[in-house]
Amino acid sequence: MNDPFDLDDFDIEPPQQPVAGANPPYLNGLNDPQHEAVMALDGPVLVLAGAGTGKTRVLTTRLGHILNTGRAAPWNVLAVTFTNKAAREMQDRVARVIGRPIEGMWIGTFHSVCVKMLRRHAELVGLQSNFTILDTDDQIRLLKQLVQAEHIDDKRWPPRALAGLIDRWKNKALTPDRVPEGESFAYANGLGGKLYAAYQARLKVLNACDFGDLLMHVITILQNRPDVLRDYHNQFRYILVDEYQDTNVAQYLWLRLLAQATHNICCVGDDDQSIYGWRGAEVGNILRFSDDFPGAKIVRLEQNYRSTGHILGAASSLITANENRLGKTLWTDQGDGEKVAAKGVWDGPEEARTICDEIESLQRKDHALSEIAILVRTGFQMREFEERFITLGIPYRVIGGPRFYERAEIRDVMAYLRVIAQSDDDLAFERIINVPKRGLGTSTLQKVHHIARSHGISMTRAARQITGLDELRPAARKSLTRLMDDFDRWRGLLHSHSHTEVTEMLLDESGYMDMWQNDKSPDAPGKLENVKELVTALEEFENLGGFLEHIALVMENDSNDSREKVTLMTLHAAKGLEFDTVFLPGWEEGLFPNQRALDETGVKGLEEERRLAYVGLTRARKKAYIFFAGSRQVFGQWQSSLPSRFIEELPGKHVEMESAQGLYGSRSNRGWGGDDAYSDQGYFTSGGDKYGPGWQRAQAWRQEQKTPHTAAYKKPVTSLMTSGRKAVKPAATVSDYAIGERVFHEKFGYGLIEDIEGNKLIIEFEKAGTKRVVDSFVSRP
DNA sequence: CAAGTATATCTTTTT
DNA sequence: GATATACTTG
Repeated sequence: MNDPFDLDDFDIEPPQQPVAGANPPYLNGLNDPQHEAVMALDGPVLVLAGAGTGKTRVLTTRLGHILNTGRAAPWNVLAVTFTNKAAREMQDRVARVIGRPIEGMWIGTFHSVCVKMLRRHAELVGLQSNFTILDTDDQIRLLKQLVQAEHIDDKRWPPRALAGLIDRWKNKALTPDRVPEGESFAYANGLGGKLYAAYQARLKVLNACDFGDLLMHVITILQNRPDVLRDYHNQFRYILVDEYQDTNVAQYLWLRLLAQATHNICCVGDDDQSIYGWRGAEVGNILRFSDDFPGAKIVRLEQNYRSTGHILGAASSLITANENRLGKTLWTDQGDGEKVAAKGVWDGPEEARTICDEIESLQRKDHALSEIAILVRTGFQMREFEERFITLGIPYRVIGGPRFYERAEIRDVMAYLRVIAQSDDDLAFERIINVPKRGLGTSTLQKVHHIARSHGISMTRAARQITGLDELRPAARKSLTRLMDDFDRWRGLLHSHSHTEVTEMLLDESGYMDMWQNDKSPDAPGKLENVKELVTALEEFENLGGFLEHIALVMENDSNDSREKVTLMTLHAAKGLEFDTVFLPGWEEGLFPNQRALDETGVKGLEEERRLAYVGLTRARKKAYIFFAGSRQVFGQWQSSLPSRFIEELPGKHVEMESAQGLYGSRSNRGWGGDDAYSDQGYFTSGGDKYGPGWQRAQAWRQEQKTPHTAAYKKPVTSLMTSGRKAVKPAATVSDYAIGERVFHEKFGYGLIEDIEGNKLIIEFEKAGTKRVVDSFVSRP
């Protein structure tokens, strides 16, 4: 029993730690409110921490102080965050605060803490402790089966929508029996609730959970079992919560249950940075804190240590347009700095060119690339920047892009491992029953399905049964028997061999490796590499279960590649980060604020979009650039657009407005404000008319551009097509590739070199067409 | 049953 | 424009 989390240890007395002097060094340098937030250890505390006000410092110092004063042992502390990254950072920084590593602290995401609890009490909600955690993909596939089983038209009622509905229920901790009457009608004329119940029942058979269950099941347990709850009360003397504005109802209930006994709960958050409402986060939780926890102390952190005065002024002014907020006034003593730049451009590609040109110019002034970020509203905006970066040879990294573990080949291997680890995992079984091809197609699958459903058992069990019956054609029956025997054998090997060895054998014996080795498609070698990388990753884990859990909960995307790179990501992914220079493209009506957010939740959605704009601006330390384009390609279709209403809301005092000549009827370097010349001209008051005067003017402007005259932000075309452009580095390097050589590019795949200009290669790619690429971005296959 | 072709839907996503 | 799914053909 040396597991520090073990129940038997709950009543242990905190060890008598040496208490530091009255003024331990970690308290030095805290400002007054920060100090107050750290020292208020008893009773509920809400820390309203504006962007860049030292929130993490307060949290970690407070944690360190609790441990250092000997008020609690590490395992008496529960600290929850939303991301694994935040949890890791907190762990590291607490250790630094108290100057020694700490072990046994319950620090992690809501989900990982819940998994830990649920594995221990799984049987109380009808699961086994080795249950599988399904991702969204599995969840939807399972729902689809259930929907089809009910003979519901899944075109008219997409399983996705049902998944969304169920998620919303789970976010509110509503088990099927508690779903309010009327809400079932949101799907398939009232079958929503029934399908939800069927889904939960099926999950139990599969010994599986989805993300929402992790919290909901634990809440169920804590509510129904006072003895279990009491044990946790005894254990957790101090509770800390990060990003409280992002908690949903279920998380709130969970916290309230756990904090019931001691009331020692400290929540840190910023209502102005609540940007996950569409995922069930309740800003109400933070707005209502003092009602929920009577006698709560509220501390406001308002001194900003990150940004200059102009950036702060622009962001603060923008956010005041929101009605529902607790209200904070950020200030800085760092001086005004440079004004925020807002620029209008003709179209998306020009936006990318302008921004990348600016980045090159910054680079020439020795600005570190790692201190530059482009923050976009939606993922598809990233592509034009990526293409531009590749063309120019600017190193970049994408955060939150397609994840390693979401690739098909990785999911395949994971599915094999899941079946080995937990044989009732149907979603995994189904994925690989015929990968590689073993002659087990849809008809076989359907028969297995039928048995599984009618007997209420999992598919592996059904498959095992069917091999003993006379249902299948001899070939299929033989193939399935062999597969089932293989599964048993691999599972047995786990007792005698390491999980890495078993995985290698499995991949070999199942024919999975052969499948890719014999595959002639250009990306097959890459896929093989990925699979090998996965096997390497396996070694870092003690056992298969630990690995699978890690994958399910920690969708790791940290490329620890710390080379100098520009960062490209969504605004959502940027929360909590900071950069010297931030580019904010795509501030256009429909895109930002996002039309869907507006349609779905109206004013609430608009306010959330505005908070997103606020988050974006406050990421910048020294300089922020905002861009908006007159037209943009969406879904491969050109669409015109008006500047975002947020642009209009920016105060002229802190923002420098610039626009390409003729575009939006503006000249350059004009001030910008709510009721100045721009609004007078009607360009921003036409309320959704996509073809208003601004647009017409832009059209006219485009015609003009066909003449050789160039506007401020329309670069001469020649600089893009010929060698008119200076390379980033002095073009001393001449490529050692040869014309006609076959090369591989990470994004574009394989291609033949058509021409070489210095270190730039003109490559005819097999899939992606002809591109101009810097040689360091390709490799010999 | 597998391979190829047509189509529809999509881009807000911490776990 | 890309991807996943459905549908057709061999």
